[in-house]
Amino acid sequence: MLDKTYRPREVEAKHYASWEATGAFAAGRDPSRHPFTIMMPPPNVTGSLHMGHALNFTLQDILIRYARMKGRDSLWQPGTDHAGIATQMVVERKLAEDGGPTRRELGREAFVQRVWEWKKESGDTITRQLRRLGASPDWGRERFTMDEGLSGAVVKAFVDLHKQGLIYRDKRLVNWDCQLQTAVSDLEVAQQETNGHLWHFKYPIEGTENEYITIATTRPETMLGDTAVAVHPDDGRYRDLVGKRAILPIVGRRIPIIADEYADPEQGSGAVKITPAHDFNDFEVGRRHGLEMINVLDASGRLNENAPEKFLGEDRFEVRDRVVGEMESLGLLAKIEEHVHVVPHGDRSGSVLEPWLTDQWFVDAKTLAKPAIEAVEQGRTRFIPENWAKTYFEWMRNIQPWCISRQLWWGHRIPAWYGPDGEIFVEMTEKEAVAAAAKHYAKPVDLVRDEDVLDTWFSSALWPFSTLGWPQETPELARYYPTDVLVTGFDIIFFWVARMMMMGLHFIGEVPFETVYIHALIRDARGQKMSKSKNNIIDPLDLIDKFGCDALRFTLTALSAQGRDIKLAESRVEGYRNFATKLWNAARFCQINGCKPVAGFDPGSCAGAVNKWIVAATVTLRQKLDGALAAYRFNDAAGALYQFTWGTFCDWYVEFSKPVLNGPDGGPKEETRATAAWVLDQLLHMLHPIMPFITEELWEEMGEGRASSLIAATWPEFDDTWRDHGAEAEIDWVVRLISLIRAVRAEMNVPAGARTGLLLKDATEATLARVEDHRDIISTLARVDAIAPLDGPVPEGSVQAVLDEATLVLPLAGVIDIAKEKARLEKEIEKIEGEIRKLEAKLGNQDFLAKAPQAVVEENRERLEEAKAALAKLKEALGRLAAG
RNA sequence: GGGCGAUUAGCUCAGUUGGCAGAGCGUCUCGUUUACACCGAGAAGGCCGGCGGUUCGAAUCCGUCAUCGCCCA
Repeated sequence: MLDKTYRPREVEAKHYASWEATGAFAAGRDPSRHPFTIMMPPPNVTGSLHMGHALNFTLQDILIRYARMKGRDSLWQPGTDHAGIATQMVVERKLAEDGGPTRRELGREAFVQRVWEWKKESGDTITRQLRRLGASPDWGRERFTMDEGLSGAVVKAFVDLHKQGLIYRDKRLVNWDCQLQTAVSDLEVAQQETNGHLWHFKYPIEGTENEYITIATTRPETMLGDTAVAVHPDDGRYRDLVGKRAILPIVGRRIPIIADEYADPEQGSGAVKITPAHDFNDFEVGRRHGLEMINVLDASGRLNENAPEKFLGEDRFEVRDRVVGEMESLGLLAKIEEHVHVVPHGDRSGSVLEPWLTDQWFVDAKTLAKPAIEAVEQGRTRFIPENWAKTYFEWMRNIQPWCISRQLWWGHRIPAWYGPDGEIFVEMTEKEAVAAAAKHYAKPVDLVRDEDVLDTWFSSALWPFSTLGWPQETPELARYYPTDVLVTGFDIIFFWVARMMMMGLHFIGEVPFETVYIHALIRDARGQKMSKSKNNIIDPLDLIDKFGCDALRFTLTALSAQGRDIKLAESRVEGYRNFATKLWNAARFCQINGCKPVAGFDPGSCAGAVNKWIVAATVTLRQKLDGALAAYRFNDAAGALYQFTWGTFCDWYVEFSKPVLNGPDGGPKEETRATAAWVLDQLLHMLHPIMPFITEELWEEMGEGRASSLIAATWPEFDDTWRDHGAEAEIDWVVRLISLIRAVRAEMNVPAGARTGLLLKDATEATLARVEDHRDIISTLARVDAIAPLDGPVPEGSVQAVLDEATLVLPLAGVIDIAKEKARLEKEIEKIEGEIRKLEAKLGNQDFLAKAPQAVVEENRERLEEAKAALAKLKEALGRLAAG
């Protein structure tokens, strides 16, 4: 016998272990089945489960469990990502906390060794947590971006792209993180609006006594690297100065005053200092005018030997103050304004980034993007919701060279070697590089390997095929690529989706996935982003502990439609925990009443209208569910299941079945038992992808000695002929009858326990037959007895209500307040008169009759007829009341 | 500045080709009838952000304004 409440804690671990042990998640067991593949977005190997993961993996798990039950050879490819910067930072911080040596003191090899140890120690936290979420990927195929195979793929991809000219080394300005001392890509830059200052400096004009040109800057320290002053060519104020030189204060360098459209006459003084080595715009100006590039900062953001000696080794922000002070004492500080501007910050370190001139490796993203754009334009990959394609296009069409080298130690080391003269040899192995160099120099030489590693996203971009064994031509690659769907959040469309598209098309020649399903991001109940600093993080594991995994999964599924944000309140999870309990108790009811699955039960052969009705509703549910899941409308799927389980099965079918189940043994009782068990069984199948644990447990409990688990069961196949429309209409009418009586009774304050008679006036034979057929359930659920047709006058003090052609009469003399009943009827009449006015206006409109579809016109006519009939009956009822 | 999006019940949000405005939570009333109080029955609550347009008909399509988000410069 089932307990009164479901206890998730005990059930979850048990079933998960059993699924995993029996290989229920494994793909490739039956080659005759059509494959279905999802690539798991690999979580950070040292990370832990957060709400975003919970949503992301729940949706994937629903799809994969559904596909599995539908008979597809389903591969959900799991794995983790080495997350270069993030992981290196974690380990460095840990070393510092433990009072250990710094990364540099430790040296590269020893440090990387430490990272591996840390990965070993904490790397399965996230995968353990995924198991708690009920995720069912093929764990046997788990990969890691730094494992041997995937590292080989990275090297191969790099070497190939380099030989094809799509990866190149270049000296350019890059976003430099002075704290981490590495370059980062454009995407890793967070622009932050900051309250700063605009300093106006006067630069003396060469060869004059008291003439100056005034420039404004937000970064005074960079003036030490100025190599020009620019003004707009059309700016009359400065026309005479163009071609002259200014003397750069403090430094004493003579720098040209140039005309360039980059200078905005509206901004500041209209003249702008040009520092090509420290500003992206100035870099372009510098190129146009052939200006010198003077880099005054070192890798840590301190002033280098290109700056005046007195600043050497000082931090950029200290120098800022000193430069301003010095300008002031020189009398060259014109003014200081408050100024709001955007300052680039590293999204990992949070420190202010410097545009910095270095040699880095770049991917020619523009070339690779072309086929990736076309693939989406042609619909070979589609985004759902499709609007996200616009975001994808927007970025891809304006794509910039992708800086892929990182001055880190944790990651894939770049397979490039340098000869004594700086000649570059990019090869798969050191041996091949040495050979290539020997050939090039016509003698053996010593090579030095590039120190840098690759951007983590470079290896993630290969994930859809590197995990399947590429560059080997494996059977897995042939079978599972292209994958069916990628499920991810919109925040990594650029970082990851776009890059997988580029790499997949380039190396395999086919799109990596046919569909990209983009889900929302989760925020707290007030719409705030969850973050440690705000202390508003909801830990999915806490919710699982509190409400059960299935409740959390159902919540996330039901909320998944919400545009870009999901505001998650704990009360929602609680509500779906209640739903799980409801399902549990419905099963308990079945169990108590001996509803056990009957072998060979034919749902199409039910005799009872109530049973036919619930069978039809079950068939309808499956149709809705299949439609919703095919369209990735997860909320619709959850909504249909919720509505059926609670609103149809529990609220009505279970109640309807009570008189039969409590009645005498015999055919109807057996049929109801078998039907109830069958419906529950189907429901467990259909709920399983969203709520795997409770359904597996109930499946086990309800059918004694079943051979296999629900996870391995087949998705229900129903026959549409099982839907008996007559029975559906009949029971729907009974539902309306009972609801109407209940509403009227409540409104008239009839005591809940009181039983009344029910008389039917003007009822057709069919209606009377229905009432007769369902006398038991009507009597029980509407708390009426002595149901009978009414031929004579309506008894005094009755409550009356209209249902289709019939008037329901509840004789309640003495119990009810006549005046109140009169008011109630008048209100009803008013409501229906309003409706009639609206319908008459519509049907009186010639344009409507002429232009609206015939079906719509007909529908409105019928509605008007019904309303008029109901109005007449209500008026009669009111008349009788007034007369009495 | 460019792009995307939101505005519907007290709150959080659905509403798929334009055709009777919905759900959950909350609120109120009633109720322990042996599946379930993590429950049952019922109710109240909406000029679908404003204005204009298209249309027989607009929450839905178009324009515009307002407010609020997110992304990219």
